[in-house]
Amino acid sequence: MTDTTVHPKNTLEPRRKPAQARSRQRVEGILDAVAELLVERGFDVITTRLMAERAGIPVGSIYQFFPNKYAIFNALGVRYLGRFAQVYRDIVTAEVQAEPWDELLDRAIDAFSKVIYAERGAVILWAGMRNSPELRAAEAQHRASAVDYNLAILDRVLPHLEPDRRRVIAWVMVRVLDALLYQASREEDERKAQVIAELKQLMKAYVASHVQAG
Amino acid sequence: MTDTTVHPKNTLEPRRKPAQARSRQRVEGILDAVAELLVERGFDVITTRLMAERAGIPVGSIYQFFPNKYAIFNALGVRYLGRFAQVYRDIVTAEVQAEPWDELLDRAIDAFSKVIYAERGAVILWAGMRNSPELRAAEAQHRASAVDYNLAILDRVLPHLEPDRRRVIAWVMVRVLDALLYQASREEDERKAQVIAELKQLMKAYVASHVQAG
Amino acid sequence: MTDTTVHPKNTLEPRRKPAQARSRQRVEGILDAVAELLVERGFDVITTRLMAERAGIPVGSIYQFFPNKYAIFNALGVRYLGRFAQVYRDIVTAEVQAEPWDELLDRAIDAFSKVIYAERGAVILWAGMRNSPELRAAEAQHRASAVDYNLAILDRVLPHLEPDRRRVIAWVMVRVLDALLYQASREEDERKAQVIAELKQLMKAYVASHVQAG
Amino acid sequence: MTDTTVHPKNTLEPRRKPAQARSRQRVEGILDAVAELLVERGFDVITTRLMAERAGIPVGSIYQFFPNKYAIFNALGVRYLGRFAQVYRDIVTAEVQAEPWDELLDRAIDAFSKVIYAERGAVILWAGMRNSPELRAAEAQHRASAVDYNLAILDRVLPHLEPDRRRVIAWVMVRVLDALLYQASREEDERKAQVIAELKQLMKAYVASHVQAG
DNA sequence: AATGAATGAGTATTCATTCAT
DNA sequence: GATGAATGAATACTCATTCAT
Repeated sequence: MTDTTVHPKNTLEPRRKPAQARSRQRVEGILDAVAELLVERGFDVITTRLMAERAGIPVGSIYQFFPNKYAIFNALGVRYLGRFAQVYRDIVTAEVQAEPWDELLDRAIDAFSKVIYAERGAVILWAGMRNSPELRAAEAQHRASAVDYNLAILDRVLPHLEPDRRRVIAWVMVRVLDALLYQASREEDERKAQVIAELKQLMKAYVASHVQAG
Repeated sequence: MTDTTVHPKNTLEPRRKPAQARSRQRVEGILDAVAELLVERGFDVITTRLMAERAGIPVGSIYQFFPNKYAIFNALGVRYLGRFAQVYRDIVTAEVQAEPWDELLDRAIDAFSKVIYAERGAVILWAGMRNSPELRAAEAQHRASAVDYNLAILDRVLPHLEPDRRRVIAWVMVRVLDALLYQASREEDERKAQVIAELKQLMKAYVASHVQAG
Repeated sequence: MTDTTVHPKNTLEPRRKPAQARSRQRVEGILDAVAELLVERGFDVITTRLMAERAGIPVGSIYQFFPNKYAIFNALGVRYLGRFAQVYRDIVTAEVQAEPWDELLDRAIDAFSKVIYAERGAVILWAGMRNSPELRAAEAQHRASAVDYNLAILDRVLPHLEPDRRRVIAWVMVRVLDALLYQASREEDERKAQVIAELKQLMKAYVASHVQAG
Repeated sequence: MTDTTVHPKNTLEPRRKPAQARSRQRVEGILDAVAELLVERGFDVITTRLMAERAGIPVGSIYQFFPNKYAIFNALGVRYLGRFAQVYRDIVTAEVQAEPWDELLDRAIDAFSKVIYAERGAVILWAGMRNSPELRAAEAQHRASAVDYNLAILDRVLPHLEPDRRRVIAWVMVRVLDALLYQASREEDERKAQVIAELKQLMKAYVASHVQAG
């Protein structure tokens, strides 16, 4: 007899899956707006009113798709995650199974950087989520996903290590990648290239130290 | 004649150097309070009223020493920076000039970690500053200082490299250190130890790759 | 020729009498839903969306039968009023014309209580209406109707009094009944019985004082 | 080490007792404003903005004295309660211990009515509180206080009854008084007088029925 | 006729900073 | 100098009603 239709207010899940093209477009529009604002203004400064204005819709409409402000950020994070998932899939499913691991790593870092530079809001978003009590757990999940993707690569490169050990290494790599690309994504191109080069050297040196140790 | 220069409201600089012991004590009390609150509550949630209450002083008094809320965070960052400076000085000025570079690196990482774990507010503060438009620039400066300290070590370890190159490497190292220790500082001891171990392996592998390349 | 008169938006009257069985069913469904929600959630907290969801119809449909939210509450009040009318009719039209007045009063109170306990939304609704500027007048009308029903009884019991005087007495009785049963309807059975007993004693003492005075 | 100074947000208690004359005046001003608005507009329609405007202060100031909107209503209820307490004290402490009980009752009803008519917001407030989930419990407490005052009278009039029984009777009397005076307080003077007269007759008949029964 | 997404004014509450005492 | 009450713009979120489909 109690009402189960009411959507819980505290969840980060979307209120309803937008089925119609028009709705899907609106949701994407909101996420696009937030992505822009993250780069232009920064995480802390984004208000629901700002989101709506930038997306060109009334505030009320936001709440038809999302139960609260945090769910919007979460949804954007999930969208970013999808982009990265695609990249990882492309890298791993490549038929080049025989490829040397260091070249694989180079390719992965290049592909990854490309996404980070294309989606400049991503690192800003995740940094903001890490700072927000309401979103900290969600950020951890997103990061865990990234670690999983990374593991798919490490499994091939460091097959001789314990799975647990590999997971720690994957975790370290994800953090390092994210940290170095965070600021790099805001710098000029020359500096960016420098950072990427160092990143590759660092990653390869690190992985190599585990390859040899095995 | 008293100082009648109007203090700019937007600066992050303290309003005046507290000369008297009582004042200095008050300023330190404020920073202590903020440090506690960062760990207990998080950056976003700290209000000036909360700071004052925790410090046991009236809100108004805060504004005798600081022109605005951001200047307080900045001052705490500077204080943290001083702690790290001391650590670096201890490491570098040690008479152990002949020490092998990998042992030096281990020592540095251990010492650095100790400070991070002792001053648990530091990484939280800098992460928060990075997210705040008003404090982003200040955080960059603090980071630049950390890079400078790090350079003092690298100068000895990688003397054959161009200064600019060394600076990039130092920058990378600082970012990596901070990123890995940020979350680690919130984990249990076993995990902490794991991360420190990986951090050392990563750092040494990375620096070694530059030593050999030289 | 179809009815093209514009329906006033501010009225509490239904938009149209539902002629078809399906429509009548829908209207009843809405009122049932509101009755449930009054008990479960309370007057203040009921929204049109909630009504529609509970009734299993789209919000828009509500506005085919009612011009606004208040008209729905009003309609439910009218429906409750019908229930009470029936009870009064049963009591008064009973062939037991010779019944002593105090027994008649006992019967009336028992019957009345039964309805109040069966339709637990009624007192909640009227209390809510009294608090709402838009519905205050409607509540007064409903109450006036209740007074009219009551008068039918008093006419027989206190025939010697002026009609105006009887009306005041009936008004007093209705208020007292409602007031005592409002909270009682939310209490446990033992307490309910106590209140009913006191109610009867009070009512009979009051009416008796008028009988003797006459 | 946790902060105990922070005032809980959900309590109905005032945030701080206004010690200085100026503050006390402000708090009284807020309560006066709400009392006026209750009569002019009704309970449901009062917003914090409206309160502040009527009191001639900024919204923020309200929150220096009260943790939330409900605490304001509660405080006003307590203030009203104080007025009634005074009246009861005057009645009971009168040296006229030998006064016949029916005259005592008349005096009590007269005095009580006077307060209700002077403080026309009181019954409106309590009716509103009864409808509000957040204030229902507080209203019950206020009512319990009123019952206690009433008991002091009944103890003298019906000493032969069980205390529990007396409490039920007192409860009934309070409800009846409140119910009859609620609407009466909004009517013209002639009608008011009529209601008071009936109220006295009803009360005396009711109490008498208990006196004789004993 | 039937639908339910769209609207945007309106709600309670917070908080950095000031300034009269 | 020291205090802490005063300020009011700004925040996330709701909801009765409409109207394009």
